[in-house]
Amino acid sequence: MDILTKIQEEVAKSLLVHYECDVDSDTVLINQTKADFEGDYTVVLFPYIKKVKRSPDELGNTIGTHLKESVADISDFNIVKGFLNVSFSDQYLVKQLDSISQIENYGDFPKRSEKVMVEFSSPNTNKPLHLGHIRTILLGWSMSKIYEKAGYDVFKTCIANDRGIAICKSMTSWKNYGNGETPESSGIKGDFLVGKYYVEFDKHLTKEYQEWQASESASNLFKSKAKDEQTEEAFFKAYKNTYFNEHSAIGKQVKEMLLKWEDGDEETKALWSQMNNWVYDGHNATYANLGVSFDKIYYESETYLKGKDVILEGLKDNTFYKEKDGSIWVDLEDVGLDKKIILRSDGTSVYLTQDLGTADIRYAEQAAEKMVYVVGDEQDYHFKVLFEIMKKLGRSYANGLYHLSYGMIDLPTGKMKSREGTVVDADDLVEEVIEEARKGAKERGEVSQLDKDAQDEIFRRIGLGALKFYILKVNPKKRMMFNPQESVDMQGQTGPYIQNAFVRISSIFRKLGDIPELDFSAYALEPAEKELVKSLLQYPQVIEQAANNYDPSLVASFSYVLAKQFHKMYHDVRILSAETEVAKVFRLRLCKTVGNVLESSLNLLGIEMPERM
RNA sequence: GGCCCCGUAGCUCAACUGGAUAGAGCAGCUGACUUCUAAUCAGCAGGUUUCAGGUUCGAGUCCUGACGGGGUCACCA
Repeated sequence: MDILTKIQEEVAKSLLVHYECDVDSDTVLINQTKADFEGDYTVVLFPYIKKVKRSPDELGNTIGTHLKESVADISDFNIVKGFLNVSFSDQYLVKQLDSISQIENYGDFPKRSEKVMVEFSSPNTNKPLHLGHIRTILLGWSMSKIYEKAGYDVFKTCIANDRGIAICKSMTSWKNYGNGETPESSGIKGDFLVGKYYVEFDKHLTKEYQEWQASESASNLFKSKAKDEQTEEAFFKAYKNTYFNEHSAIGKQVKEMLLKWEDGDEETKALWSQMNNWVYDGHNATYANLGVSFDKIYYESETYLKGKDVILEGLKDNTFYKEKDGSIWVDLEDVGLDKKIILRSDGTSVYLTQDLGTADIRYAEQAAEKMVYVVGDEQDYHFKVLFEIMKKLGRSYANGLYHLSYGMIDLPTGKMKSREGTVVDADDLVEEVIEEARKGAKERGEVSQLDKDAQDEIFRRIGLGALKFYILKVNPKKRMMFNPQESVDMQGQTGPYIQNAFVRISSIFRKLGDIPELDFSAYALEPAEKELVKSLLQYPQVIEQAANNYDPSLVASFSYVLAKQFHKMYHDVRILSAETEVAKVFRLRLCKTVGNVLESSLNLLGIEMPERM
């Protein structure tokens, strides 16, 4: 049994024996002792003071004495204002280190039967991936790693939003102005090429729209439809969508393209598939650069029709209802939401329709009890609605659905807007952080003897380590500020700071080789060593918490604290030239374990360790 | 306007889910490399946790209200 549970039980027992006060041992609150106080763990006594009508000191003494007698590994206790601090003996901590240092993959949980599906990235197929995608990709990847470590069977997935009006804009634009340009002919990466024509489309549309605004019919429209005090500019800005749908010539081309696609027109399908493949090649290169992959990619074009079957099913049992115009709706007012359309009057799918169908397909294929959607918080309402519908339909997996909602990324210059050209491309960013790592390493000169490939691999790991840690250290739910300069920082609370701790450890073992055999069970710990051992013991808890709270930032904080404590110890004590042989052997074993746990915990964030830097 | 989220040091973030004197990093100022890698360590300075009430032995954390920021309210995805 783990020692904290043991303490809880003994506290409860002590209260019962000495004061006839019956307390559930699970409710006994134990925290880590604050750094300024003596002790390792703290029992909070306040809840019992009133019940037993004793002073905090008397109560603390009784329980403390009981703990010291009944738990062999507790060496001492003290009481400060209602807090009972207990200390572990050195022998206990040394023994614990000895045992975890011998576990092959320390932190691994026993295999569970449950399967978890994690969906992330899920881009549109009409442009390159950008900084916003990087957050979902890193979060999704990290959650997958954390679940695996926690013993779950994990299935990583992505849904490619490969159909609809957006890709048709790129297609129309390419057909009109592209002159047959391809990634091969132009040397432009596929996703950027398709993105280029998407932007090109918007330029032409804007130009056409501006010319139209000068026409008589447009000014008549403004006079008759504009609200009081609305400026011409504001009015036409709001009207752009309607213009696209009702007046635009190239808008008409796009809509015809979409209809042809839906009719299965061969030429259109061929173009569609060609341009999508360009994008997939581009996206796959970006995923590979980031070191992530998926078990299966679902394509919206293949699943969107399936949603209609679900609609029919719900219509039959009156979960949904039909309006006079033929559109189909769901009423969620009983759970505090609104009425929501789920199938258009012309019988075609909306966004929700697809997600209903996709969820069913995926459950039928994978039977995952948990399904985590890593999607931005602007879609909070959408997912509330989706999950409620699944419950109403009586889906067995409905309660396992979870929206891991993450906040938007802001830049120091404001919000990212593709139209205003303030988007940060994922590829550019990755290249930049690696370049920054290269510069830093060149100055230090530690890796200059290595061959070029080995050096490049180190720069890649350091650069990506900086970027990934910078993003994952923030609680996912929070909106975050992305400062390009800070994202490539390599000092302080950063990925490279943690990698550096690992590199120092690797360096020791390059010089030494294997750890000599020696019994260190009676070793007396230095303060810095004690802190490290206590942190190491927490690792499994951190994994469990990160999994339960959907929060990789907990792992990031843990890694940082562990690295910080290691750097402190490295500074305070000598390792290879320790005072005694016992101290040396103990410290080596400690370093080895710290190195393993640092590597393992950064792996949960998708960060790799360099051997040198 | 309705609903949802957020507000902590100059800046970027923590705070074990209601516990002790709110902690880190960056930026600023000091100091430490002939030593296992200084991408490091030690120190100084920086706070009325947006504001006003309330609940509690105890509130950054829970409740009410105000102020400020963001999101969302499409037969777009």
